[in-house]
Amino acid sequence: MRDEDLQEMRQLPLFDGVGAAYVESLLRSAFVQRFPAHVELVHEGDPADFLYVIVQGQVEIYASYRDRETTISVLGPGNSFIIAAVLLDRVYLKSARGLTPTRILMLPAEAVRDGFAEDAHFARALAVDMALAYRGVVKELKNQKLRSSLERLANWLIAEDEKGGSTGKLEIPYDKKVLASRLGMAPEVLSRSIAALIPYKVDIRGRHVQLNDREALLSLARPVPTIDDPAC
Amino acid sequence: MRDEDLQEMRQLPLFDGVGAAYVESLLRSAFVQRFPAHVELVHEGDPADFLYVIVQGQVEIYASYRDRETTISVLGPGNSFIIAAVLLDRVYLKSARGLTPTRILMLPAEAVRDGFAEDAHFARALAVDMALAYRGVVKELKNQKLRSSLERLANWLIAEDEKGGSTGKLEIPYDKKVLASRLGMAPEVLSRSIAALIPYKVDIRGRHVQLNDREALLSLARPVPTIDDPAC
DNA sequence: ATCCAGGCTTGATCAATATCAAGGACGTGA
DNA sequence: TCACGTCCTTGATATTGATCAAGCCTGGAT
Repeated sequence: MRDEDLQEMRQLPLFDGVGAAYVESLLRSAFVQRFPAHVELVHEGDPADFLYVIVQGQVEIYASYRDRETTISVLGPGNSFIIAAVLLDRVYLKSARGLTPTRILMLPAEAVRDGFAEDAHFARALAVDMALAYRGVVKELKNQKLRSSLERLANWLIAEDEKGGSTGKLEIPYDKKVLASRLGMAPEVLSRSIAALIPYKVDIRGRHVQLNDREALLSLARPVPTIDDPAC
Repeated sequence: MRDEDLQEMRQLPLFDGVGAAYVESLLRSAFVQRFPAHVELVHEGDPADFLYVIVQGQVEIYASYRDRETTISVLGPGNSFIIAAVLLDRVYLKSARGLTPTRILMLPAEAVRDGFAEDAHFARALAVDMALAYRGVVKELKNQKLRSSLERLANWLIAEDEKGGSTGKLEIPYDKKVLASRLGMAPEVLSRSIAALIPYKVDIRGRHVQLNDREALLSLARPVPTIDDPAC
């Protein structure tokens, strides 16, 4: 790994609170890899050889069954994925592909497992990361089982707006069909749901979104912390 | 805690591979509590004061939103719940209630968090438990997003049969309305799905189930390891 | 044995979502 | 600027699942 890469990797949230010397030794067995957009980084069912950490770009985590496919989440820089499979030395449950060109830090699974045993701070960082990811899926499962498509979209818009500082103005960060799959609906249903939000003063053109009546949208979406608050 | 209780608690899978002395010290701050059926053990949104481990009985993990409710899972002896909330010192994302009278080991959250830092073996045991739970939810999310109700029921029957040794004979371990909610459908839909399985030689009377044509059911259900294999 | 309550089933209907098909918008490259 | 391909939208229709309303069955209490 090049020096400037090393410099960058040390900053990753996964290494927060981990001793510099230990991070160094972990990174020695790791490498950074660039991938073009749309290539599959990880395939569901394969043994977990690496822990992946996104340095640059967007990664879609998805799963397939028969001829169907659904996206579980879309991750960005700083996020790691497939922690649980690496820790347990099992098979990946999800696949991953870049939505954009990506730069990815790849940590050999064995080094990660060893690290868990050898360095208590790293173990904690891994566990925290995993716990957050775990809670994320639980929230998503609740989102799926307890809400209609329209409610999911409305809540997604509010959450996305809050990420950007609640300006009422935001950009959908990927294709609408990816968003549809993330939200658990067919692309056609997303189109219609978007149209159904016009009375709530939601204005979506292409990827540009304007929320012109936050109150109205909130009364439809009714977000709750235990599903929607990322800090919860 | 009484001596015979202590004896029993030491056997819990959560303490697998953890030094006896350390288990002892953990248990000193813990206690075992009996609850009658149907009482709420944990309420979604409350701060995570305890890690719960089921000693006896069945516990339903569920979540609510507006006037809706869905069961996330049903746990039995040896299972722990709400690990992630305890580790992160955050709020519970799910509620829990006993479906039967229960005996529950309650470990104060702080002791668990301290334990994570102090004892590497316990840290590992916690992480493994959490990783397994995490993968469980991921599988469940895939189950929900990628399959129809009928497919979910068919796969549940096969999985449940395999748990019991693939005898083709099994008992539904709780009320059908709980099963319906677990599988993500209205009770009426479960009834109709059961009827729809008659051509596949599935015979359900009350809680007794007989699978008389495993091949036929398998061809409908099409289980895959990355959703259905608990060992995966 | 009888009665009752809760849980389950069944029927009828409605709402939500998926699917199929076609057309339209938009950005990119020639 | 034009042509093309991709993505998105719209319409029509089918399917799936939810809801409402009885009625039925069963198991436990009397």
